[in-house]
Amino acid sequence: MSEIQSLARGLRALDILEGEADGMGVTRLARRIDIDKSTASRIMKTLATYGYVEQSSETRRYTLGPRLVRLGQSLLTRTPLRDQARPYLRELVAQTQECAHIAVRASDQVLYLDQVEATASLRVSTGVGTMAPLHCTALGKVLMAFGDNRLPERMERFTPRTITDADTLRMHLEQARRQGYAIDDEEFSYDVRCVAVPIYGLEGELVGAIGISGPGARLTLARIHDLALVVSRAGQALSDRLAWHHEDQPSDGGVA
Amino acid sequence: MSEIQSLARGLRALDILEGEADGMGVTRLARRIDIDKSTASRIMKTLATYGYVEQSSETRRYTLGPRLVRLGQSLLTRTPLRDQARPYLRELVAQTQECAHIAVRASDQVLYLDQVEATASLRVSTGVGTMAPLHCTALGKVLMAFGDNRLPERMERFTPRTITDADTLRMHLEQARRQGYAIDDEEFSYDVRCVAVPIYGLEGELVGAIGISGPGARLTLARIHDLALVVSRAGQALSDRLAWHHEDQPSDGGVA
DNA sequence: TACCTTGATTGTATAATTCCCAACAAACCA
DNA sequence: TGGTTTGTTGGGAATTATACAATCAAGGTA
Repeated sequence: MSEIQSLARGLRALDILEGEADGMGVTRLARRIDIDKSTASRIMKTLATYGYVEQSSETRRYTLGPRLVRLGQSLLTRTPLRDQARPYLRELVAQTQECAHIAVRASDQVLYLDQVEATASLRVSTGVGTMAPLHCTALGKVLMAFGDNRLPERMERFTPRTITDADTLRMHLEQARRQGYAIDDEEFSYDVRCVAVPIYGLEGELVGAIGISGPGARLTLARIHDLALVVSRAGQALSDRLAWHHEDQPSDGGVA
Repeated sequence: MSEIQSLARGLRALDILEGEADGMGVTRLARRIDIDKSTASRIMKTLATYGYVEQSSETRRYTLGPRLVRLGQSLLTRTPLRDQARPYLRELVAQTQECAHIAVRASDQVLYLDQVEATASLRVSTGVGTMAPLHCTALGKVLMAFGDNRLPERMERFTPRTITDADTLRMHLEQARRQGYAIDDEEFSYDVRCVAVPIYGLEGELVGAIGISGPGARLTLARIHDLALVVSRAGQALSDRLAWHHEDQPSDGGVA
């Protein structure tokens, strides 16, 4: 009653299409959503006229359209945080020779806003715009520990070291708050470690996290704790910069 | 009749929200789409339950949701071209010290699928996932000249050198076909030049374009034509690789 | 070639859904 | 505190989307 049926069906169609790289025909789509072929056909046509899907003129199958790239991209790039953070990411890479990223919290995940890759041939690269779990990444732990402290509902296991217990995670967050930074010790990917620190906004509220990540061989636990200082300085500097530039914009920049 | 009203309205809402970084209230949205407040409210609620928008719990305003980032990203990253091309981009950067990109055609624009940045402090960086016009970029010219040769409807001027005349553009495309590569001589951005060549797929059809770009001071016209050979070799090699690997993948695994 | 299967689109009547109007609730501001 | 703006909910009316069936197009097979 409060949900508009035809709109919801269209959105479901998009969701389904996300998983199908080669596209999907109207008939199969209709079966998946459990509606009639004709209805599906009209839904897809509407989505197509707005650029949200594209129909191949030969196979007649529908795939996600470029408009979605634009929308996603605009969401990523328009946050002022991203532009401000770039020089600090570069600086971090120069200082540590490791990959540096910034991220924000998006619903119950970590959303990577930007990244600067290290030059070493062995490096950890997380695509800009990709998402990762909160509970097993350094950036995610920072976003919880220094934010609203709200834990994710499910904590999936990725490696033997992944924390899947809420209480254990809370202890880790507590420790992160004490020491001012969070680490990920091969909890998401084998042989990958990370350190991250919070980024604060105008009024001292958490707006994101900045960190570095690299292969375990180079980024040993000992070195991680040394580098935490470097990363902290970057986070500080960035937070300061954000606080300075606060008179620029009259409205408050709500970060998604 | 063939367009579903409520779905179309929802999509329009997303389009409008794209331009409003700070989000938008239901009332203003309703005015923009020319519908009732209550209708807008229900539309937005539906969009929100599927993650396409988010409602700030304080300001009650709606902003684009993280689901759109996922969708856009999945569209970008799932194309096998991107993964296959990455080593060749790196190689190009190593050989030329300039930024390298690959792109495909998306409706009437160039869509940058991937990019590897140069190490020089002065460099040209085009964000992955961004779009650019066809008529004034080397990648765009390649996509037209070696593809279906369909010109864009409008040709906006960006610099004094931008080609805005269809006949002139057709001549350029003809020349590109003859020499096997296209260039952009400060036609989109001042002081930026590019060279690009086509990438062919399994059956020899055009699937994308690969190229490099850099500041005019380094990338002189003379050097451009020399580097065209290097870029061509990369395009060749990548096309060969795509042809070889055609039996590999029944389906590609999604990225977390 | 002709036949058959699979899949996409269009027409149309029905009825279910969405829409508008209005009232309500809540926050914001002066 | 009272006035103003904004978001959410109810309910009746009717527009709108839906399902069914027919048509159209394509691809495969004998």
